[in-house]
Amino acid sequence: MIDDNWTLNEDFKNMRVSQAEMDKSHARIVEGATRLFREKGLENTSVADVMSDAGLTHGGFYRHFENKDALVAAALQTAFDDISSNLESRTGKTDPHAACNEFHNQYLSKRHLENAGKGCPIPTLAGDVARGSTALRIAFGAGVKRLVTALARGKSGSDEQKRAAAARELALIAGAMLIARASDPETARMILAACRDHDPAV
Amino acid sequence: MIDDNWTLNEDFKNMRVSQAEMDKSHARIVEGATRLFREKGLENTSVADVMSDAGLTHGGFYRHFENKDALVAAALQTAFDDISSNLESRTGKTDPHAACNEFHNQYLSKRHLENAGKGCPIPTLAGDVARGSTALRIAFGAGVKRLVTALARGKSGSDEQKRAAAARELALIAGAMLIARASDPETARMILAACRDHDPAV
DNA sequence: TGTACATCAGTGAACGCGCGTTCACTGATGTAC
DNA sequence: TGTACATCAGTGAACGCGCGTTCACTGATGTAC
Repeated sequence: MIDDNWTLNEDFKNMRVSQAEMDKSHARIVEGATRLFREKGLENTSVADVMSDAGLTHGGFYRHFENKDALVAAALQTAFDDISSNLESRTGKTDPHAACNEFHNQYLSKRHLENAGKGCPIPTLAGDVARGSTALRIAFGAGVKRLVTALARGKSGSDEQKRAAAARELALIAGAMLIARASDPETARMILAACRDHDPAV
Repeated sequence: MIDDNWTLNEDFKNMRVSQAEMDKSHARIVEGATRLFREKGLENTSVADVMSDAGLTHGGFYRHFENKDALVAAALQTAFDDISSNLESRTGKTDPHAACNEFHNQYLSKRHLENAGKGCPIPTLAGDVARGSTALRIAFGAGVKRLVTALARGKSGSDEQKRAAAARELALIAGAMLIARASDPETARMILAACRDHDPAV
């Protein structure tokens, strides 16, 4: 009667865990950080918060990352990977223009407004990243470029025109969500409604 | 040989200052906070930082504000007042459409990019405000509405269309500056250039 | 395959530090007479 | 206008707290034979 689920760290305390177990811990740490950083911000999320969320204690953190900044970089990468691959798989399946419009409207939805922890890292983390390390801004810029490239598939014109239109669309939707989350509910609805269902020329 | 400038608190230590002097201190505290909060963020700016910037020591802060959150609210109000009255005086003088275009391009300038402390509070403070108190979000929403109203003067169509177009323009420029500040210089330039010199339909 | 042992993932106490806030104190200000 | 005194703006030490990070320790893991 061996239960394979015991590996989901039950009540063992001070023992070395297997490599596979450590990999799972690592994944839980990054996943939790990716959500918590977006929900509460970089400064308001402590290493202890992240480790506790992963079912571990704070001391073990430094077996996984050199310091908090390295975790931030990993979380930022993961958040951009998630949203980019989502968008890329959409534009790969159906008409890119329609796929981007759908993405645009879902981005500006009440669901996204209320679930910052699962959403785009731009409105939630850009402010903190702007005041962070150069390495963080390089990673952020790379994520932005990947999103612009994916969004450009739904635009028309020359490649340069497509990228410029995509950059404008990203600025518009990220700015709208940023403002909506920082405002009272009525103002939030007004901003989101004005930016939804609107792509001509953007 | 009485020097009136001695009132600019020289080296007096533990003495009560006049009402006029206290009003000046209050103004210096709010002005400094308005700049420091935008430069370093709400969490990274301490009460001691603000008081030191105003040429005072941290202990005296509580003669001016009940707590740090009250200072944040005052600073937010001041920052929105500054940018709104600037925009309003522009649209009041010349052709509102041209004034808004000029505002649009100055907003997306290198100068604004590099001077977050003197710039629009949306890219710098919205992320922190989104995680802050309800009172802060109400003040933020009011500031946003005032900016939208001012920007709407440069749009055409029905009042509702004008406000919607203004809301889109604000989301676009605030989002562009937010992304630019969080990115590497090359990506920053790309985003700002794509959003500059572009208003048709927005 | 079995044994002996070095490795190291995770624990929890401890560290130095900066934060928001409080407080006793000082002495010029502002007011009541 | 002059005097006596209560008020209070500003100072700087002190508080409790949470932070990022370090460290001695435990005992299963993984490896060398």
